[in-house]
Amino acid sequence: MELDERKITILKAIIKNYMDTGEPVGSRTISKYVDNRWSSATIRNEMSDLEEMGYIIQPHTSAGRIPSDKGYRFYVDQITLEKDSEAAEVQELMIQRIDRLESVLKKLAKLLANDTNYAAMISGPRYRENKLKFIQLSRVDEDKLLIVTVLEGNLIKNTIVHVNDVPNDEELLNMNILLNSNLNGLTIEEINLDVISRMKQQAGSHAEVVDLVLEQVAEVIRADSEDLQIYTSGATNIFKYPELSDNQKASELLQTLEHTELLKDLVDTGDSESGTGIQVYIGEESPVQAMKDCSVVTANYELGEGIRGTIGIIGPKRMDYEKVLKTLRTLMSQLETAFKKEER
Amino acid sequence: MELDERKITILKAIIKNYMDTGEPVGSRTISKYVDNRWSSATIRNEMSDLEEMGYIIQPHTSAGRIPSDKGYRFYVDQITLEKDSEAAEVQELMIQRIDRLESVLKKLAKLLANDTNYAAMISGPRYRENKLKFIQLSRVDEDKLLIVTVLEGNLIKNTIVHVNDVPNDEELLNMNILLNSNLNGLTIEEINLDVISRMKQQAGSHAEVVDLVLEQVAEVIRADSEDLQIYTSGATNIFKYPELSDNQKASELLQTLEHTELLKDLVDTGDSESGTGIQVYIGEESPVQAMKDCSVVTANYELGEGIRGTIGIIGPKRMDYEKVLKTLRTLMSQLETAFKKEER
DNA sequence: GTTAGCACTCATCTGCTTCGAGTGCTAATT
DNA sequence: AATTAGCACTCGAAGCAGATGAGTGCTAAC
Repeated sequence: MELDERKITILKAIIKNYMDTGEPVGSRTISKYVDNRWSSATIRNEMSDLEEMGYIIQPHTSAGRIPSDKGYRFYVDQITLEKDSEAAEVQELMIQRIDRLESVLKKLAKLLANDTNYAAMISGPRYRENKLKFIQLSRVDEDKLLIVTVLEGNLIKNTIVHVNDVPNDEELLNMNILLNSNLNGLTIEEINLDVISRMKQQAGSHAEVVDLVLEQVAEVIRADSEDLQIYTSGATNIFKYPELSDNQKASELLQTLEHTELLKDLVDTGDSESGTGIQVYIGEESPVQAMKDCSVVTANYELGEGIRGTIGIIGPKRMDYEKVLKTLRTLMSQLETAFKKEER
Repeated sequence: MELDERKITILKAIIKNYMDTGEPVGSRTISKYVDNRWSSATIRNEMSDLEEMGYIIQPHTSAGRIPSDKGYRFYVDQITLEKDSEAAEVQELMIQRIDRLESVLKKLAKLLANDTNYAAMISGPRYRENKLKFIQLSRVDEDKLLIVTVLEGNLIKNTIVHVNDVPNDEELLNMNILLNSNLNGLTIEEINLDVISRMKQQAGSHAEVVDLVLEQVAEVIRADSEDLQIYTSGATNIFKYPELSDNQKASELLQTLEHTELLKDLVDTGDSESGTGIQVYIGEESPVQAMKDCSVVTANYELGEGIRGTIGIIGPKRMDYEKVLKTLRTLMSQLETAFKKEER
């Protein structure tokens, strides 16, 4: 059988209606929806066909039809063709000082969730390679050193360590120079025993401090590349959709959203070649089991210097794909331009 | 009427039983629970009295009794008298390097939630006064400066700013000295126009940079004292308690836990004289409206240098107060000793 | 090819009944 | 006088029967 013009119209009408109401939609409703262009009987015949073809489903005999995963898939594929974008309040947010990317991401997630009425998730930036850019030691107390580590992409980490043998100001200056000249531009893998022993030699009396510092720096870089930060927001929006908010499902879904490690399958791990594309997972297509009754739309952002991450929207299958896709597309482009501007 | 020995025994029995089952408890159950020391009829009479006195409630005629807020309150007041403590896995967590207090707090919240099966919240540390301890400027790119600001209590903030007129290394060194000698130990209120103009004068050619830096520092301190960080964990634990997990209540409660700004009434704002005490809010006693069907136990921690915050447990009214109180007490003491050790 | 009409299906709603846990009261017992 | 046994009573929960109605599939007429 072929998906002719009329079948498409009807299919779209079913999906749109179901999106609004969340209730199975019947033939008469559709008939009215298309201004009685066809009678309910005709619609019924077509619906029968559409069901046979797998685009729609009857939850039970004598109920209306709801779109199947395949039906949604068709719908999404359709609207993915059209493109357009418009400015949003995001712009304003981005203008705010980007001091800590983290807090911006949290705010973005909140904004997204608010805007769409679905749940939003954002993964913190991942780096392809963690290169050291800059290290700075300072004394903050009589017996404590502050280590500031700046990684490629201006990711800053601080550590405070306690040392017994405190260098004086001049020694500190020398150590800073030593550290930076030896380590700049190296990845963690490149800091091997060779480099370390060479540095220790040059450090002279304060070899112990150098050791401590290196250990901390290694720790910082490792910690950063290990724990993937994922922020979620608007999780409770799912209560707005009855088909998701029965106790069993809501509990499962919220639990998944709370334990962000379960979401890692959704985010761009940096291995794939997916680029800045947008993915739509409908129902069972989702890599996360708990979301088999939802749809998930994810977009990967990339901000230069190999910094990349993922933004995602989690909602009911009947989510407003058109709006979500548009929002994500806009967001992506604004995020990228705003960041470029900041980078200058 | 007087709360005699027997009434107390029965009241405790009712509360204990209700804690286990979550179901209203009847007279026969209690009779069996006390090894038939009294018959169900006697219990019924006593229960009737207890109800009249307001300690227990009948959800509907011919149902068993459940404790009222007043009943719980009595129970909590009782066990608050007994004290003891024991080591826990917390110790192990604390041994981990406390590099960023933030991440430790998050982990603690998770641990607490896991351990108790209730929802946990932890407020990030607040400072009575935000005093500047240390400022450091470094060049990280051709046209970008990194400002590291260390506040009293070793709270570290980073900012990266773009400058047109980049100082060279020597100038930077001088500026660092200038900044630190002028600003150390000052609170934000104390950095007035007088101080600023004096510094600008001394800065000479790079007055513009000094201005920029000061602006950023002010921003950092302001931001820190404004947005109170609150972390929650185990919010979905509430699904384990049927009396909280009907759609209406669960939604409301989870929403409150998600929008942490709604929790600020629960945390120690630093104004009160409450010290490190433990508060128990039962039902309507809670300052947060959405938690009128829960109980909330909060404890304030204080880590020296005026750093303080709050840890809280949110669960059903029938929560295991004994365990929760013990856990919180242990945690408090460990947090404080561990931090002191770290401070050295 | 389209549509009107009709018999049929089935989830949902409503009211009714049954069941049983639990109570309060009274009278008997200790 | 305090305790207990016994019994009538209450009321929510669970189960069932019928009514309702939205929606279908099929057939016959247009």
